[in-house]
Amino acid sequence: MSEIYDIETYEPRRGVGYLINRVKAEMLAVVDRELTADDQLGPLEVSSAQFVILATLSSGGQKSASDLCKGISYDAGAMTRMIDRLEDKGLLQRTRSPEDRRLVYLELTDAGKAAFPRMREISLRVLNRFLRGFSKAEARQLEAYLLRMLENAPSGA
Amino acid sequence: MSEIYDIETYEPRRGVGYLINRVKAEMLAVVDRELTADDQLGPLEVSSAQFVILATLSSGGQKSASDLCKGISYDAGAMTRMIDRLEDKGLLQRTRSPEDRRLVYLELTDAGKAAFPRMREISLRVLNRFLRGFSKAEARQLEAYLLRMLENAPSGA
DNA sequence: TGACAATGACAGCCTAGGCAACTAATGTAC
DNA sequence: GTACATTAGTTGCCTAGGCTGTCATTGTCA
Repeated sequence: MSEIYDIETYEPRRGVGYLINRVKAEMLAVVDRELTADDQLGPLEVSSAQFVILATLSSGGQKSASDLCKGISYDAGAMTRMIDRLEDKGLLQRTRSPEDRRLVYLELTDAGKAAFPRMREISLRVLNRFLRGFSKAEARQLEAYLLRMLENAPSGA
Repeated sequence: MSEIYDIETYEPRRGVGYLINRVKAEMLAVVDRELTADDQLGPLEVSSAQFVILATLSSGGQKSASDLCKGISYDAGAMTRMIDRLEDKGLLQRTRSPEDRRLVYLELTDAGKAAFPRMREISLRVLNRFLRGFSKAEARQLEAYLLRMLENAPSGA
């Protein structure tokens, strides 16, 4: 069975890799703009990267920092600094586990819980805007394609 | 016409935005690993981000730094520093235009031209690996979906 | 129990991108 | 021709992620 791209005709600038790169960059840029322009969230100066962490944290129960890292293939050093920033903004709280003192449990503060729905709404709106013209079936198919690519990654999923 | 994601059921962690993020990160990580592990390219310490610039530069007659930035929605400041790194590695060359002395023309050096085919080969191989199990028709459809999303971006394409 | 491995969080150094301020060169309007 | 605007490139400051090494804590095994 022949490969998708072959060495004679492959143009990096037109391939799936390049396109995914571009779409990701454009989408995050729009989310960042909307977050800073929002009346409620603007003063918090929350970025799209920070929203990803809060979203992962808010879905699912009590989580340690390392659980969060494993779940999204995130670097532990980057996570430490990200938590610092979110803690400074008062959106998130660290708690040392008494059972295993190596673990740091993470929890949204009341301010974090209050701000999250609005962030979720903004990310939803931007996503829908990028999917303008898509039927629901097409969107589901796109999700399925991306999932299959993720499963082809060395880390599995 | 109803939207793709609706406010009641939307879960950021499962949407297209999150998936694109993940796929992009996993793909670039693999390309980076392959680039550093390669016998020919390893010593150059070329990153996937640097490859993107070289690929854009080597395809088509676009030459100046700002042309490059516009073509891929790239920040001008980031571009300056990227060119610095690529020039340090001897893969790329700056030339001031004599007609318009504001412009900086970019060109691959002989070393850059020599290294590029191997980079292209590696990025092709990684891309094919992530598309394992895809038919060619599915891959073309995925490309089409991503292009449509790009066209929905505020910057147009 | 004591040596050693494994784990979780963290700090330092690197590449990297976005934004704002600045400089030099060019274009435009009066 | 001078004043102003625009454009290209650069620089500084910020967030951000990857990698390596370090430290404290926990688990394992002889």
